[in-house]
Amino acid sequence: MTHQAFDLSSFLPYRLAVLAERVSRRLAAEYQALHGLSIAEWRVMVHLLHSDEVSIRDICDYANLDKPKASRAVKRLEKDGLVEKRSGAKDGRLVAISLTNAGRRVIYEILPAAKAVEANLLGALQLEEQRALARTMEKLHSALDLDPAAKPRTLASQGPKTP
Amino acid sequence: MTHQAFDLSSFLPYRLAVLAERVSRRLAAEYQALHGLSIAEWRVMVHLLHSDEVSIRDICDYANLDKPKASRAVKRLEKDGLVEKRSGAKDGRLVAISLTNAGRRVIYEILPAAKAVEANLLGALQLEEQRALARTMEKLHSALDLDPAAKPRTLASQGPKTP
DNA sequence: GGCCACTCATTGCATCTGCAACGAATTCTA
DNA sequence: TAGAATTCGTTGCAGATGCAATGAGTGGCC
Repeated sequence: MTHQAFDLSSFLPYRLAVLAERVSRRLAAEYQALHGLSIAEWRVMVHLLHSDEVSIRDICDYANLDKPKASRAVKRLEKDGLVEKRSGAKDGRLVAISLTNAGRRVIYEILPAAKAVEANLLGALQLEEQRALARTMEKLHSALDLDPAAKPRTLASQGPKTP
Repeated sequence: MTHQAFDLSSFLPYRLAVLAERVSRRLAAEYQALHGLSIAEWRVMVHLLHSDEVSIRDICDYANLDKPKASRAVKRLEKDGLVEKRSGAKDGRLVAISLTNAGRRVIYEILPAAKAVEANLLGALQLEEQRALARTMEKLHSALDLDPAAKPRTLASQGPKTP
């Protein structure tokens, strides 16, 4: 009997962190095996997949990366020939990043494996549970939005279906 | 219209990672403000709170830390006088780690703030939602348990109420 | 008892991370 | 149109991280 009860294993922030880390590592095994990509690099590639001509800032907003991480991920991807980086056409500060053909090939190669990992997770849930989970995560985000001590949400933290 | 649709913002592993990171940072603000603790140090302290005379291995199992992280966290806590580290009594390989009075004071000081962060999150959910979230997270863990490519679960990844 | 296999904890090392500072480019303002 | 303020991307640097190797200690096996 302890003076003040507190069990890490039932503490929500801890449980979230542990689950997310386990899932992330499982997923990372896929794209590391395929092309030695890091999490940041994977996110950059995915973002490029559906919006061409992207700036570092866009990547930060969309893929929940800080500026140095995004910058370094892009640098490495460029070195490996998976993305192309030109100087911004209109605004000289921005860089215009886009997938090369090789990059497109790589990301299309990884995508099915990534989807399979997600499908395996979702397969453990009923459809209604999947929706409930999405709603619940959104509510937790909303609670943080109201908390001035929490970091503001980036664009990509927002749910997919909120217009 | 993209050739292959894939939206990061609706990808479960990504959404989990983003939410967990945001929650973790919010929580970390508390124990960093209070005593400059890192996540690893905070977890070690919490574990010590309810089980005295603990080895590094115990900490790894319970707090989901790898060995070097646990070892370094303990070293730092010892330097700051928050924990005590004696050589194992019975088994010479083990170390016996326990809270000092100063450590107990610090952790008791942080605990209410940590609970408040969790309460603020849980406050956004109905009670049934809270239970559903716990069940859902457990199911996702179970799915990973069956996946040979996933890292096995540590003790502390297990839910609190499974005997 | 003596050897081997194993566990425990720490340490080295290369890499990654986060933050803040910086230079370049642009926009605002008077 | 200057000059200040802001934004964008990169880089430096101190500290954290993950992995593998090491050394100390224990237990099994004959």
